[in-house]
Amino acid sequence: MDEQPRLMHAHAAVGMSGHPGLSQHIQDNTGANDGDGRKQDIGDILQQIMTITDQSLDEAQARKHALNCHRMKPALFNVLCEIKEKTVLSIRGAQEEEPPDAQLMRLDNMLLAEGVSGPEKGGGSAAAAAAAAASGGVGADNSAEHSDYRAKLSQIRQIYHTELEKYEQACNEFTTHVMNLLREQSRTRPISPKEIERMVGIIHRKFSSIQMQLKQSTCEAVMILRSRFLDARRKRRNFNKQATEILNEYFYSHLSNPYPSEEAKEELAKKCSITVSQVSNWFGNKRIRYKKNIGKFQEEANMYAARTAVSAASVSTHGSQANSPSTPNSAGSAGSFSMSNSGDLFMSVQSLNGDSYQGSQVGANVQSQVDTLRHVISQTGGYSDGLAANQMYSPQGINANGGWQDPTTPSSVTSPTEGPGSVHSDTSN
DNA sequence: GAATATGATTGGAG
DNA sequence: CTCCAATCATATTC
Repeated sequence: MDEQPRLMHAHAAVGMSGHPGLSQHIQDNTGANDGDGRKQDIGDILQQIMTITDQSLDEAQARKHALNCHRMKPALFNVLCEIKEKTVLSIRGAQEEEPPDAQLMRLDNMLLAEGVSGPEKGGGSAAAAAAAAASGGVGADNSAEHSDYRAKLSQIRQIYHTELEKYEQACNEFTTHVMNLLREQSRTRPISPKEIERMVGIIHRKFSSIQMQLKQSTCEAVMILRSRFLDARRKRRNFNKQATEILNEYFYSHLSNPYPSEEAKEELAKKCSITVSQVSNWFGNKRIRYKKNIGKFQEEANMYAARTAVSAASVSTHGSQANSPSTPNSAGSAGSFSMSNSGDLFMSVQSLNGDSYQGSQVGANVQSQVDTLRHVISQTGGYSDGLAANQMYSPQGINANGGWQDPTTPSSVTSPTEGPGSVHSDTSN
């Protein structure tokens, strides 16, 4: 901003010392004929104009006034007008265009969406609520954090608005200042309203580019806030025990094909009060981690399988032994795979029939139900001993490639599979 | 505080 | 789109 005066100073200096010959020449022609006198006049005027910036304000004002009253002024003014006529065309050609900035629009939209630039009430909290919903949190425990988030957001909002106001005010002030200046200058040089308009436009553009920076940094702040408060990854919470159990139950009871259908996922999501995508995530993680280290999950597998088997057993003993719908796949596939693999398997067998389940809640139950279990298994898979019975909880579903056996292959059981879904879920509902 | 568990994300394949 | 695999970031356990 202080560039201009400096530039003018430089210019004046050039006028003075850069071309001493010229002023010299002008000055040398003093007191000749009339034409020479006029020349000297003009030289004087020009000199005064050039040195005007070197003078003090009062001095300059006085000089300016003197110049304004000078008899040559109208003539010079006319010359300036003529020059202006010619240059104004090129100026007009220079501007034009300037489409609405896409970047600015994006920022505006985002700020509006985040409730920063929208209406005061509702905007922020609505956005926060939307964000909360999007984050897929359970909701109950993080309301406090949401209020924290809202507080921070409104803080950002407040800063944004005060800054924006400041900028607007500064813009207006500067605009009126420039307009006054131009008006003032219009006495000595021709200034068209269009020019003023253009100048105002330039100022506004400058200020809006500053505003854009403000908007950008506000957006950044909001993003950081969001990621800190709402990024689910950052505030990972373990699912509650019940949810994990439900998911595990489903997983191990569909071990041969642990791919819940969309409906099954929804069902599970509802039961666990998590989102469907969380269910998907869980199954994705579970499959991969189970496959990676089957041994590690063996005990867990046994536990859940036993549990489902027990419930199946109780169902079957209660009459409708319509072949234990809760473990369709595992039971089915158990029949189709020979006991080929893994010592883990035998270990687990041991533990099932031994007393290593004492600690588990279902341990006693399992022990007491072993016979029923055998019975059920023998009905569904045709096994006659406990060892074989346990096989159903082994990882037979995984094929040599590490992928899960296709449930539709003939080796898998056919009937109860019907979509690894909802049968199990249905039973408990 | 390191080790481990776990939910979420990312990037590639199909 | 789903799934897998690797990875991240946090939670939990020891």
